[in-house]
Amino acid sequence: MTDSRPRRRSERARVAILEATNVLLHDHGLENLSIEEIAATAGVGKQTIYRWWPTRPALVADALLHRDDLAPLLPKDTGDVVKDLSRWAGGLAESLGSDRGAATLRMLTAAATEHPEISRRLHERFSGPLQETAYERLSAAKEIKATPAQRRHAVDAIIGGMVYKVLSHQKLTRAGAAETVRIVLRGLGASV
Amino acid sequence: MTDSRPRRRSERARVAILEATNVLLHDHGLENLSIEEIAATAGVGKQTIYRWWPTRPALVADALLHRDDLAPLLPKDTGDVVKDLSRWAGGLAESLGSDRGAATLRMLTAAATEHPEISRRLHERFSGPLQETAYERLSAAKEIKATPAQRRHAVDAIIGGMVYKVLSHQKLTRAGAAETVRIVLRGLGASV
Amino acid sequence: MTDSRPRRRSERARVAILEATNVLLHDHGLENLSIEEIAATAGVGKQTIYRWWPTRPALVADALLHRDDLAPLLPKDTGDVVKDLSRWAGGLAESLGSDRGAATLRMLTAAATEHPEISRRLHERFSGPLQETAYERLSAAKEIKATPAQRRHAVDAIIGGMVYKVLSHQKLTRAGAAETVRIVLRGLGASV
Amino acid sequence: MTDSRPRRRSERARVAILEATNVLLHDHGLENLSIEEIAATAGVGKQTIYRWWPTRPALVADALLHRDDLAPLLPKDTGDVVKDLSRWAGGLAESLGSDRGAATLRMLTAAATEHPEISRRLHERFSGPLQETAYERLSAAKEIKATPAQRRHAVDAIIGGMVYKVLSHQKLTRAGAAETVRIVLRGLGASV
DNA sequence: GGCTAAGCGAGACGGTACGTCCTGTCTTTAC
DNA sequence: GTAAAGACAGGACGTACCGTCTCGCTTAGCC
Repeated sequence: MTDSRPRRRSERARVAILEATNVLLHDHGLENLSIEEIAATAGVGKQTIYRWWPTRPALVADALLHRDDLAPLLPKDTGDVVKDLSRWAGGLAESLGSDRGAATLRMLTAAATEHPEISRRLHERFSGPLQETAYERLSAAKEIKATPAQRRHAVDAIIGGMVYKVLSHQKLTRAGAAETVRIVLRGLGASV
Repeated sequence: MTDSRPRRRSERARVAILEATNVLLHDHGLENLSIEEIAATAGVGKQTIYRWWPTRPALVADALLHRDDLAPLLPKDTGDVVKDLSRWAGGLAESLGSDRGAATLRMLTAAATEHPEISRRLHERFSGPLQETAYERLSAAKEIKATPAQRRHAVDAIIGGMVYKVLSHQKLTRAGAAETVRIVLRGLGASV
Repeated sequence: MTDSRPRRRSERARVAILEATNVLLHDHGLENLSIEEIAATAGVGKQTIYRWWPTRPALVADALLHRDDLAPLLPKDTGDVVKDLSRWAGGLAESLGSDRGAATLRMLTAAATEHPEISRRLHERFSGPLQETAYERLSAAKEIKATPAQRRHAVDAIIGGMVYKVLSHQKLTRAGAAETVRIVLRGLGASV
Repeated sequence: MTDSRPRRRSERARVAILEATNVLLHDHGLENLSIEEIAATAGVGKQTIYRWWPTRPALVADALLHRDDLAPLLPKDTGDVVKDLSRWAGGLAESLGSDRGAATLRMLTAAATEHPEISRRLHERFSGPLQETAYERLSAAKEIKATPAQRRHAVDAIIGGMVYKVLSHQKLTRAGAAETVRIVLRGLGASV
């Protein structure tokens, strides 16, 4: 796979900018993030940032995409769909329920709000795979009789339930997430 | 009932500010909202805004709270909990699924992200009553055997499922919302 | 002699305002003097200041006029005009040459610059009597043959020489002032 | 001769700012001069002003220094010191005695009052050369027997006498200035 | 191996908005 | 009926950043 980035672009500068952005996002939050401080922190001219990223949200999205601690969890397939998805949701809840995870989720949400294109790219990387893997595990469960649309709604209810708790500052626990999974799957006809 | 707002505050200015904020939120979006323009539009000095609202998100929150087109829907009680909540969710989906509703929801979410206190107030006015009324309708359903915690998770899955669809730019339809309600309620033991 | 000030005016407030103005003039200087701080320091409403003084320079002028440490020195008449005016100028130099005196002189000058009417009133109280008393002592000296205009120019050269030294941050000493007096009086025909 | 100003500074902006300042000084006076209006008039960002001038008086001083109609007069040396200095003082009186000259002198004085550093720079450019050239002409006069200190006092009396008349809103005429010069020089031993 | 053009750091520029301070007017309440 | 208190519309302050623009320097990529 070839790199489509223009030649002559300084890899050093690119990485420094993305890392500075992540550091400053964490330190000051999305609202107080300035291009000027990113440039200073990265030891880079402002123009170098403007040369490669059209808008601030685009840079934020790239920076978040550049993080390597946000690899999506994959549900196992042990044959027991309820157990598998409960564990998967539990792991996710633990991650999103932590202070750091919640802050990141809120930031992602706000960044997505700023620009539809950003929203699309973040979805492609984060919520998309999340939905997709859960949907696939669900589809692999023979005992569940449901239309694809119903399975989609079920996945969205599970993920949305967790996201909603984080965004509204409610507690999100491993047990709560597992319980939600049990309710939804039972609703799809699984025996719990 | 006495007014607990500080005495001598100009009601004229207060209302003009909130209305200008709503107009400009609609016209330019949250990102391009400036206090200066609000003041100019409202025919008010900037200081009058800063005197009464500590931060921009606080003003945005108040402005959104001041809107009278966001009255929460109340689920009826016809005896059939599935039908009642499906209708309720359908109405909600219609409201949140519209362009205007979706934009407002994203704005509310972003504003809530900026400051925890704002988040609390918006929750108190919007998501809180939403959750509460759904929870109460659910609790009134004798045929459902579930713990209070399970009912809470169910409500969050339903609302969260809708909110999540809006935030991730998926279609949110009346039918989809009703389907989610059916899945979740069946998961709580309702006969659907 | 009756007081021409309007009846019912609060003497307490009037004095508090003038004294607060002098204190703040001394502490922050003319440039950083604000009506608001004067009102707060004097324990007075702003309106009370605006009711009785039309402009800030007018208040400053009144405040300076209210000071009792600026009584003009009177030259004695011992029969020796050179000695008398030298001593008088020496005393004046000592007063204007001190840090406090120089600061006050600069403030008076700047205040006079702001408004012609203020200038007139300050002149009437400060530089006027200064010129007048010196002029009279000079006129009383029989040995000096000079036209009234020449005497005026002489007085202005003496006072102006001192003021100029202060305004241009040169040293102003008792001896220097006396020397200037000797030069000017000899120029008028006095034997020195 | 190299330019010691920082490199890359825009000469266009610098000149536009100084000229706008002079225009607005003339139109509104020192008291009503705002940085904001200077920036707007000069077609410049406010920051560009604040980048190069620390305070408003510093800018005013530079603007006044930038004027080319304030070149100091040089006294001629025809051999007759009284005539030379009388003419010189007469020219100065005409300049300072005009409405425009008096306004400028008052402005200079007020600006100098605001900040000692400003005072120093204005002195260096205006009163310094004035004093210096007069002092030199005086020193070149062989018929005058006087110490250097006496000559300094004499010069200050002449200049101070004129400045004082302007500041205290007295008439300053060509004839009056010449008369003052005659008095002072006779006081130094010149034959008049 | 030398030439040359792009990319780079630096940072000044014309601007916009910030949040603060103060102006001079006004209204309310207390004495 | 004057005073203290303080909210109000307005406007300037000095700061922080925006996104654009030059300036020299460095360096990669082609002759």
